[in-house]
Amino acid sequence: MSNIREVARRSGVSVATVSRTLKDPKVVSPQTRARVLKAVDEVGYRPNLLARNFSSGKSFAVMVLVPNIANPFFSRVIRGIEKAAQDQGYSVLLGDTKGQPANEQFYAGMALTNQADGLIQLDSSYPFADKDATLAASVPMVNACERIAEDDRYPVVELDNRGAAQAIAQHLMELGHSRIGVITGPVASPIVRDRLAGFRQALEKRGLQLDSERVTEGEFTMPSGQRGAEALLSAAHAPTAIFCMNDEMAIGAIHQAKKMGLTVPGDVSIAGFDNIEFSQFTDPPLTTIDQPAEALGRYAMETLRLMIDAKPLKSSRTILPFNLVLRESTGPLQDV
Amino acid sequence: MSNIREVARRSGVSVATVSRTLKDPKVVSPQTRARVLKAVDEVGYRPNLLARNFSSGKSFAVMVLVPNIANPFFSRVIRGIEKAAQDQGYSVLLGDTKGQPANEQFYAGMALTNQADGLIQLDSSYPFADKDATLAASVPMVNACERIAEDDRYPVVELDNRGAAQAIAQHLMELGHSRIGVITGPVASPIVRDRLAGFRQALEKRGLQLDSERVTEGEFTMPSGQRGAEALLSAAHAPTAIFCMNDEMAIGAIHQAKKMGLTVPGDVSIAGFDNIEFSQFTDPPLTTIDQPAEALGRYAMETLRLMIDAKPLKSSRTILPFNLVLRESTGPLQDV
DNA sequence: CTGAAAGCGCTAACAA
DNA sequence: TTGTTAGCGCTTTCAG
Repeated sequence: MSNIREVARRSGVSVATVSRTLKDPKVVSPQTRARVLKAVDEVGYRPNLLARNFSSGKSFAVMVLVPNIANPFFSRVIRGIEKAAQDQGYSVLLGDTKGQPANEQFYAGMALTNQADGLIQLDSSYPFADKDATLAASVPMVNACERIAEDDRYPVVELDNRGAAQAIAQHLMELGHSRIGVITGPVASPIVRDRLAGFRQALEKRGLQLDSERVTEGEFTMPSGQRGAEALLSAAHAPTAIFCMNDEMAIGAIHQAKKMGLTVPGDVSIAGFDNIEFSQFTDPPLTTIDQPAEALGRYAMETLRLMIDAKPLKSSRTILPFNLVLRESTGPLQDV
Repeated sequence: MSNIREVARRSGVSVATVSRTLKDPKVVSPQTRARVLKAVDEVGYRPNLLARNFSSGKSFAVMVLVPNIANPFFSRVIRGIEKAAQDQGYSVLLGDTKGQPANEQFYAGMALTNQADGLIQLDSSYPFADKDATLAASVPMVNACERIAEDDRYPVVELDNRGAAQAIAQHLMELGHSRIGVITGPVASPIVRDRLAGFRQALEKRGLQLDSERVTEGEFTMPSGQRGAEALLSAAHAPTAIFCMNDEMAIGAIHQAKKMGLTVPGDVSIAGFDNIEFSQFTDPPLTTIDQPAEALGRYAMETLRLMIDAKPLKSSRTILPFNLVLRESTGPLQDV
């Protein structure tokens, strides 16, 4: 592995000049530049970025904490993060936490040892260990898709979750439904509460109540959606429509409804959230909320970059718009 | 940010002793150790791993090149990589290449600037730019799930693809099918050729031919599976069973079959490959090949680690077993 | 426009 | 067991 000294020797200049040629070519004379570049070429020199980063005191890497990398929605967010990171000369370290504090603390801790310049947290928990809280205070972090519960120190990039849930509720009511069930995500999550609040509000605006017996908690997974649907649909006065707070749970719910001999949307309408690619291929295709996942990731990275560079943020909260996607999993209330 | 010097000063020892206390506590006396640890605690010292890595000449990071992070199969492989990496004190850099050479070259190039100590390539292409080939020769790399076409310089961790395709073929033949179609992945991929060869071999062993008109190329995506099925099923003498080389294409194929008014598996049996979680929730649930995805990732990381440490490999090829998962998307040939 | 030299924080060889 | 010191490869300040 060749180093800057070798290039310097070979081109008869100092290491400083080689460094300058590579970082800021226009400050060296054309002749020198040519000589240096020739030498670079001859020895196949690549700067050791480990040294450069060390020297600059930055890693030029960001750590992304993702609760579940197998969720295709997060994949899209990560894509957006990566694209923006690449544009800005940053690399992306992946931390699949499975929602477990131990993993979060491990990966978040990497920012305390200069392995990452900042964090993007896609979950709703404060990722640092309590004992690290003091040190962590100076670590740039942004929350994307989620919000850290009861902690407004960090900027947030999120969807208009409340509005999206309202849109779903309105859509279902317009179809004539009034007995509506909800399969939520973990209720500890602020966005779950946002969605629930928006949904409830929309119902109440039309004089309907969201019966608490028709609200069941899921885990954003297909099996939990299946279990939730089973609970809701086997009750007396079962709902004629179910709003699932992500597509995976909706897929589980459709599966369960069919298993119970019900038709979708004939007997029960089912709506999801996220618009993952699979939602187009379910039977029936899923009515859902499209989230601008890549944009969420991109804004998160751009915001984080500003924080890393200690530049002022335009706003500590970026709210992106949703889009209601109507497909065939929701339909008019059937006469009984 | 405190540094090792500050801790040294505070505890009245040299920086070397602080360093030793942290890396190899048993070589310092208990009293000294206690003093040092106390100081570490007081100033909230965390070693700057950027400096440590630089000093050691290694980044302790590996770059994972993944063609499509939205594919849940790869998510599981990445999980396995990450787990193993964490165990070994490595971090994981993510490079979502979308199968594009420019992206591969960009991310692979990070190993040439010491940002990664090695590469795990999940696609079938040689990821470096031609001009980097010489330098790249010394970069540790392992191929997982795929093989780099016509390049046996790198160790491989893969499935018994040939055997798996044979198992699918046998299963379909046992159900009475003889007009069998295949939706492949990109034919440039060696594993696609393996699967095709295995499949063909199994048919021929029973005196059946794999009609080339019943083989169509997909891209491992749901839309391409849908297109493939449309082509196969609208032909005269349409196949009564279709083997799709991944689950996503199978999901697209089921979608298309239903769209054409066909029942699955009544009119056409459809089998997938990978056993992604969604394959349990399709209607009907998918017969498929279970790949030990996490294990593939883990072995890849462990192999890469050996290469990074310049230790001998037990074998340049690790082949993991598959498991045929029978569900309801395949069924007996119906009388016509 | 270019060079000399200090220094980033840590490790490790060598001495004591 | 501990301290001194020389780097690791690069950037950057300060002179020239």
